[in-house]
Amino acid sequence: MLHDPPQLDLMFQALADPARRQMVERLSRGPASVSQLAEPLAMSLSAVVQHLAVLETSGLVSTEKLGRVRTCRIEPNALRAAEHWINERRLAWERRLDRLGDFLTDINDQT
Amino acid sequence: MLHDPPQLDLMFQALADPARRQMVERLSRGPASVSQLAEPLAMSLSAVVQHLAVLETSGLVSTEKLGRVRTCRIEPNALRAAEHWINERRLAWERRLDRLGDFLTDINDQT
DNA sequence: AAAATAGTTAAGTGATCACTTCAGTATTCC
DNA sequence: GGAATACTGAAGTGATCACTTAACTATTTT
Repeated sequence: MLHDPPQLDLMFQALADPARRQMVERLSRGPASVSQLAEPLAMSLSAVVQHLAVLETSGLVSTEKLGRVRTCRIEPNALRAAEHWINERRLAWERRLDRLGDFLTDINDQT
Repeated sequence: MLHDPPQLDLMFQALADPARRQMVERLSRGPASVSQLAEPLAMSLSAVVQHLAVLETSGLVSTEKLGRVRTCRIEPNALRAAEHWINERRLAWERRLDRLGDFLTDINDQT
């Protein structure tokens, strides 16, 4: 449990960029082509393709090319992995606070 | 809803580094000093302090100095914000799949 | 077949990253 | 007071990032 998969590095790194988050947000509403992903973003198509590559190697997004159109979709399991890591840490902390609270009420009851 | 706070950039970026995740993991088990955070990491104290600064400006960790010791603790609300963003996107996608499933069974029933 | 569409690939650039070393500054211990 | 402890801050370095432009390929459309 000391080292978690490098996949987590890639996922959090992928989500760190606002353009990439916007792409994920768009894809959470349904599949889209590369140009559709690019449309709201103020950058070249080339840049978008590069962001897409980051999302794809992180596992957050998968794509499939049909004819000249590449269709992108979200990979919910990957999203779940990132969510899970955060959740575990938050819960560990909160459980700790609970135990601490119990302890404090216990020694308070002893007066 | 088009642009989310730059805080999210900072949080995901902070979590993208394995050393920083290890620090968060350590802190999820309880507060720690800078040297305690540094102990399992194969890098200089200076590097750890720099990582700590990243975690602190991201809002994920808060610190307090008493005497010559700086004590660090996790900030669960910040963790919750990152968790929430991911959760929303995953749910949006899954709800979409559900609706799609309903639609497909509907047109299937019409045969 | 020519033109438009959709994406791909490579090279370059300036900015940011993840460190390092080294030289400090407070505290606390002896 | 002097030594050890616990950081702190600045400067430097090589690697990676987020783009850009430009040239190219493959697929439709007309």
